[in-house]
Amino acid sequence: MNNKKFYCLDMFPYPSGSGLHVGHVEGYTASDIFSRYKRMKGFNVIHPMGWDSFGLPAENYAIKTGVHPSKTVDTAINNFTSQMKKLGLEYDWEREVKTSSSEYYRWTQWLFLLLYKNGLAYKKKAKVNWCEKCSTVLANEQAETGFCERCGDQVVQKDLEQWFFKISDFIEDQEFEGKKIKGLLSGLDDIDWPQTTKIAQKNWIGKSVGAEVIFAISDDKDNYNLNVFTTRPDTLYGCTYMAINPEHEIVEKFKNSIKNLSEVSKYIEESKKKTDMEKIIDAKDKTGVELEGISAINPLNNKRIKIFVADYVLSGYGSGAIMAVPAHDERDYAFAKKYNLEIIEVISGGDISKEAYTGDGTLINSEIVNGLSVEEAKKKIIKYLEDKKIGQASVNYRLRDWLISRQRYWGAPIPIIYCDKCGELPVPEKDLPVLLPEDVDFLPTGESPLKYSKSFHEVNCPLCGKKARRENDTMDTFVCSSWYYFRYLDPKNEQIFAEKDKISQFMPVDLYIGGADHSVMHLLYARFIAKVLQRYDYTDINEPFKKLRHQGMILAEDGSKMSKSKGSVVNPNDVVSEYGADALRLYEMFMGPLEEVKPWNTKNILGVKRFLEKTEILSEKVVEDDSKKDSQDVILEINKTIKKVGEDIEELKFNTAISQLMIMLNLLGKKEKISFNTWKKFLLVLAPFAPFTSENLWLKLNEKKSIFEVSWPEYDSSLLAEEKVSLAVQFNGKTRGLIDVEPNTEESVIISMLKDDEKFKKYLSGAYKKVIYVKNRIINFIV
RNA sequence: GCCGUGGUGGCGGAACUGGUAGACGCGCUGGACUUAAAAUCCAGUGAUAGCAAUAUCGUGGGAGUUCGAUUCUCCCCCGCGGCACCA
Repeated sequence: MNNKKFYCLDMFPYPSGSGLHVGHVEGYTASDIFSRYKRMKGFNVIHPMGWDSFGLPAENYAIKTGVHPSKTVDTAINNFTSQMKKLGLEYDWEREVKTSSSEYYRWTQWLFLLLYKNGLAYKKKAKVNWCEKCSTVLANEQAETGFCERCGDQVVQKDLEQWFFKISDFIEDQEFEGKKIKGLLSGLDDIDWPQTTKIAQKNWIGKSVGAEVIFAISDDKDNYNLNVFTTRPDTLYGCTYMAINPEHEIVEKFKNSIKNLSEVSKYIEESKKKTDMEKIIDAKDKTGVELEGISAINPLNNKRIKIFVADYVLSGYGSGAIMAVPAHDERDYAFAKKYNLEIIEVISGGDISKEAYTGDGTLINSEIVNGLSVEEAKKKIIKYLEDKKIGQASVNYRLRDWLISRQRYWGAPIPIIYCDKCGELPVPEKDLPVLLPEDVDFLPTGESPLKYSKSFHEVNCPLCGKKARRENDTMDTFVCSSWYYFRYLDPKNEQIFAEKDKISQFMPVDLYIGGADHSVMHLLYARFIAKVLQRYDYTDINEPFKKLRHQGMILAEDGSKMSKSKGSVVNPNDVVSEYGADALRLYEMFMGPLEEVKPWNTKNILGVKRFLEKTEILSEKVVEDDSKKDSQDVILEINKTIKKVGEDIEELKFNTAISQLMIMLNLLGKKEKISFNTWKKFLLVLAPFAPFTSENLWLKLNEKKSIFEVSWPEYDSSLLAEEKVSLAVQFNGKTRGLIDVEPNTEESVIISMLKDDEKFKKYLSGAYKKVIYVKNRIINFIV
């Protein structure tokens, strides 16, 4: 029976105060049509909805107005729910989840502990945006300008202890207790996702293959080995200086030998003040300061090279230091030109007097690899480094571990306790959930409000029983949304986040619909968490979302983004009250392909509105007596419609499905009477799109069951196969007319038909060189 | 800059694995109904020429492959989205 299940999932919304917008409606209508259709096809469909209700907006609103986030969120949820019901969105409401409820976040905390106990959650210092005046951490978007959003003071980068999830452990495939677990990279091959989204994930992970090379750093007294990562070990002979990022430890290590320490320190101080934004702005102009008094040694030729501190070298990537090869790297080239450093060409093929050459070529000026290709040289140099123990093959990733700490109130508390005696301890599972206190002060004091809630903060140590304190950071809301699709399957369970049986009954998600804005973060984190749960045997699921589709953004009428300030936001409520829910559903589906970006056009709603009205009018023509047979064209068209609409739904091509429904209705409109039988079929295929209209008209037929309890109609494929085809008649590739023939007619038959045809006779009077005949499509005479 | 994605009538968009370009809808034009208007119904609607049959051109621009290209290949232009010094 398992093969008949269907898990249809929507990305659950953040319940914002402004209610559903037309973009939500688009995605949700699509999944609603799909799941209604699958149900009619006999699938055991699960189609849940819930609320991603933790997060900054509710907290900021609380700071502004004093209304508690749980109130704001509940009001919004009520509003969302009633809007969804009005739109005829049919959800399994008994499965509803809310991430900010303690029954839910209890398991978010449990998940944290699972990672913690297995060494996948850890604490380390990390840079945060810090405002000294407010003494608080700021989110990136609050620090975008480099100045604090609240007080206008300058934002600095500060190191704070932060919690991380070790997502890096799951990039590649792994074997764990005999179980093979596919990683975040190779797992992408197994899933039916938009290519763009897969590529976005791949790029985000950013795998680079290369080598680590050990450079000796020396001040003539001490030696220190420093690893650098490079993707171009083949260019090692062209390395003419080394650059380290401003936070690199060797500055501290060699501070007594650095002759220009004050100049260096000044540079480091200034670069610390820079926010990410400023660094991007400054990116074109590369700056740096030489560390006078120390140098590095190229391990291949023992050449001494200068060392620079330069903020174009990132601290978080590789070892925070690079071997610079100006001849073959654009950034190093710019830096070398600016500071007049040596540029040695080691790969021929470019013109290094003008620019860095990053292409392929033959190695020159490179002793042991001269004459080799780039590929060969890479291999040989790595081999050489490994033999001499001065380096090795190595892989680096752009993806860092996931920073999940938030110095915020409205999130799931991190279940950790600090005891002066026993140290850092996980909250015992039996003590979960760690409840978020209600009695907090929202006035902006600067730090996490939890810190000032005594009832929350003070706790007894689970080991020694003495007074201890709780962690007062909360978790990133992406943690909450990384596992909700499991909870839907067993939403009330108090023993476990979801029973394994129930998970295997419905997972993986068969169709996941949501915005492309989640292409990277949410989808990557959710895949990671699914793999963690697989590793520790809570599920057998490696990839949670088998098929993913995005709904494209809906733009304002003028083609720009809908914006509140421009007043161009369309409120679905207004559309529903003016045109009805079915019209809105149909219109949004008829606009164009689901995944495409498309402009809103209120006038166009009239088209689908007329279609619905016409449907109601035509219902008057229905005759119960089937002895009055439908004409052949109606029988053919209704069969075509059942086929086409079904196939189009499967491919999420709702726009063309609706167009076929319109063609069908237009044909019925031309007839005196419509048979009961045909009309029922028509209503059935219309039902997923326009549930209200079709159900009404269905019940008018004195049917006792709801239309949604009836099976999707069958079509007669033999009938469709017999339909005459219109063949295009071409001469030298130019279409001169059409001819109706039986399907699969022989070439010779067609030619003799054409010779008798008044219209085509004249073209065939002379000789022709060749005939190209494609059955049921074209016949082309080459003269 | 890199990666991705798209460019088809006045507009939203259709077109199966290369085979009738413009389905369906909006809008527009003419007609019917009406004292009139709205609504509704009927007819027409890519451009140019023609009374018409029909002909020529036409899917961002340019080349190519093919009997045949919106579809495949190469080059270029423009829009949109993501990433942004990742060594």
